Amino acid sequence: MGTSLPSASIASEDELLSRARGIGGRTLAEIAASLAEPLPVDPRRAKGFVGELVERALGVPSRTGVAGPDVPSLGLEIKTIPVRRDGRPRESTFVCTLALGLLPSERWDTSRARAKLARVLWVPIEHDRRLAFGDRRVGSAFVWSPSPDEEEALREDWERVQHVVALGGIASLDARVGSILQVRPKARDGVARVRAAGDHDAPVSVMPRGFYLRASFTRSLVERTFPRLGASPPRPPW
DNA sequence: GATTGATCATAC
DNA sequence: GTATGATCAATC
Repeated sequence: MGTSLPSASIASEDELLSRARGIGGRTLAEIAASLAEPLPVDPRRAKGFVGELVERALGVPSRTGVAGPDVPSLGLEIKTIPVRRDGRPRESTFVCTLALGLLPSERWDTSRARAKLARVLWVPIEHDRRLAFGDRRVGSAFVWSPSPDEEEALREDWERVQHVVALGGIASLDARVGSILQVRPKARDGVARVRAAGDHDAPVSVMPRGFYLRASFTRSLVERTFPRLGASPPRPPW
């Protein structure tokens, strides 16, 4: 009770969803102010700010440097998703990095990707280029788990990619690969490199890659959750 | 506008 | 270097 939020564990998924719904309609500036946190001077240089702000607002402890879902006890991952006024996602969603080792190190069933995507609390964030950063509003949060078909599609994409990597074909993988889970660079800058299996017997040095959910896929999740978004004129709340 | 490739910040 | 959190920016 009181003003403190649970820190050791989250009571339940319902409570977390309720908290997320509780900040629906609020602007980033309002939420930041309530947490006594300043807004970034240059949002372009604070790409992770929104996600971290929302996690703090929900009372989810930060787990810096630790892999896995945000709330391990619930197997729940929290993702903010930038959407236009009509609800369409403006960006893809980062999932996790690729395992680029010389030998296969993961199976889909126990992969980091599957663990994170097993259950996700999506928190839509209004993202209109005409809107000041602090004026962006939080949308209506919702929880998602992959349907059997979605799970199968994710598995197929993931296994195809990891198979290519294991065969030393990382160089042939780009963002066009994968129906809903794609591969894109994920690095500090353009000079970042990591050792990966090569196409013959020699390791190669390549840019680190990550798995991302295509925006076309997350769009389908939003549209399923908010069917009326298809109507015109589109307008919040989502 | 959608997609792909590149990049920014922070903790460890 | 790895992990977390993503969005920017060039190109199609």
